[in-house]
Amino acid sequence: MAKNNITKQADNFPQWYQDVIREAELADNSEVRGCGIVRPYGLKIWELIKAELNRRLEDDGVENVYFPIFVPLENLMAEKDHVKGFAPELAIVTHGGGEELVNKLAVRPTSEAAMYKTYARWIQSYKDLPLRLNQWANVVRWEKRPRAFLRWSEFLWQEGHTVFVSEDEARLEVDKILNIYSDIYKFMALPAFIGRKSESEKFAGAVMTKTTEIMVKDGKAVQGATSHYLGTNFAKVFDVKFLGADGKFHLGHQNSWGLSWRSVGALIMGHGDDNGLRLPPNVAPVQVVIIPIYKNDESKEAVMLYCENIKNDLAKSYRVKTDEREDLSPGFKFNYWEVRGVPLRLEIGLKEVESKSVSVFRRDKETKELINLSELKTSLENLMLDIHNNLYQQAKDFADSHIYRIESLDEIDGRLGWFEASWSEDPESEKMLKEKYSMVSRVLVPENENKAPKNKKCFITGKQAKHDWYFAKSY
RNA sequence: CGGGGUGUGGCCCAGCUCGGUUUAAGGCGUCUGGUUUGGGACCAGAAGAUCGAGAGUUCGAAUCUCUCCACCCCGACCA
Repeated sequence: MAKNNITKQADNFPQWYQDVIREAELADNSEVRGCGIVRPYGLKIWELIKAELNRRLEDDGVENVYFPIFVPLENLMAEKDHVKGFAPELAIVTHGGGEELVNKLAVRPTSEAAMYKTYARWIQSYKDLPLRLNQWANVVRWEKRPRAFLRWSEFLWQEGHTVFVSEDEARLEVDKILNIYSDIYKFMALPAFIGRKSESEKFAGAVMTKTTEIMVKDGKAVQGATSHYLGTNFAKVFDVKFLGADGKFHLGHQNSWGLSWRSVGALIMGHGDDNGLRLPPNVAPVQVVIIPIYKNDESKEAVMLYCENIKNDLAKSYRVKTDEREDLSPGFKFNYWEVRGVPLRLEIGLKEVESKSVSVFRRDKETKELINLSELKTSLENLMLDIHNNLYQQAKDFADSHIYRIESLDEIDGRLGWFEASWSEDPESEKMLKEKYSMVSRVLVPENENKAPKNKKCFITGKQAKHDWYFAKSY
């Protein structure tokens, strides 16, 4: 059995999370409070997620763009709700070039206020619409309570900012993007609960927010990505208007939507176990690791040659690495790559060379089988698929079996998971829920949006309930 | 911003209550040499620390006092 320096999930989940990040070399603490250093292995995971999402967005006709990291403070102050939401967590630049700035700059916490004044210049006619741009950027939010990947003060994300002629078009895009996000989580073998956010949980300045919520292994919720309909709120403030076919000026209907490297946090907490990371093949920096095992120089030569041939062959289809480090025992290497969540490990010694086979270990189930060299390629193909599906199914079964239906507040207890309840959607009641139970509404899924609540009475207020919502503690 | 905790070689940490056999201990890691290698190998040797910072008390401070700083955890704020 593997020994490691990782706290058991059941003993202390936050400690487990930090241990995995350290042991798998995903990230390191920075000397800057609340910021993290993402190490190559961790960054590669993000880059794989990023590549897939970027491909999906470009396929959908979105173009990439880049705006400056600084936003004139006065721009940021323009939209009333937006300011209220972000003012407390701004980093502000007061000096530049050795002199005090007359017009202070904010480091962008998000780029609505950075981009839309420019959008106003670019958009003249309805023929300029829709405008659909995306930027991959870093943003800064001076969070009170940082957490690795999930809430560092600086984080990488993509933010899409789009403008449409009509509300209908804009709202259609909200769902389209939401589905892309949901697919990205499926790509990571994580099932997402998609749907609408409550009034108090929606984005500062938005008319409506839709979200992808992930349940992770301690039963909390991670907001995986959000897609907002901004209405004409920002258009009014930044003068994003266009001349319509009717010869009159109209305000643009805008959306913004984002997915950050917080998704890496969801991935760690959604799949990881007591032995460390478990990565689905799609986002594994190393999909197959080859461990050569030899006893002396002659066996070494034969084994290494055999490994080399297999590696070259597999490298056409997979991210493969041979662990050629000398003086490290096979056992050490096994554990090393297990902690890092590599989906498949090939163990190759004289035994395999002589029988023209390979021992294949899969990380998700921790099982090993001997596979003939002639069948290796098809076996790996199937295994990769099976690992992905198994991880997805495990996460799905976990989520589905940890949602508890409740009818009143008294039923809220320390159970690990989410609660489903019929709710009046009254903001005051949500505030109370948060204060007393540190729990908030997470999402109204489409199945529940289009039907009557199971209970007519709100589980908090006893008044008329509107829909069945999910409630949970969240990161 | 409230509550709690922790700062000692690259990492984990003992020592602090009760100041002096401590030349600051141990484990991991690193380096050198050798033997090893199918589930975190072993032996021998070596390097590596202004004990978070400053001030004070004292013959003497990692240890006591004061001030400051940093980080972590639990909340409130949020992606």
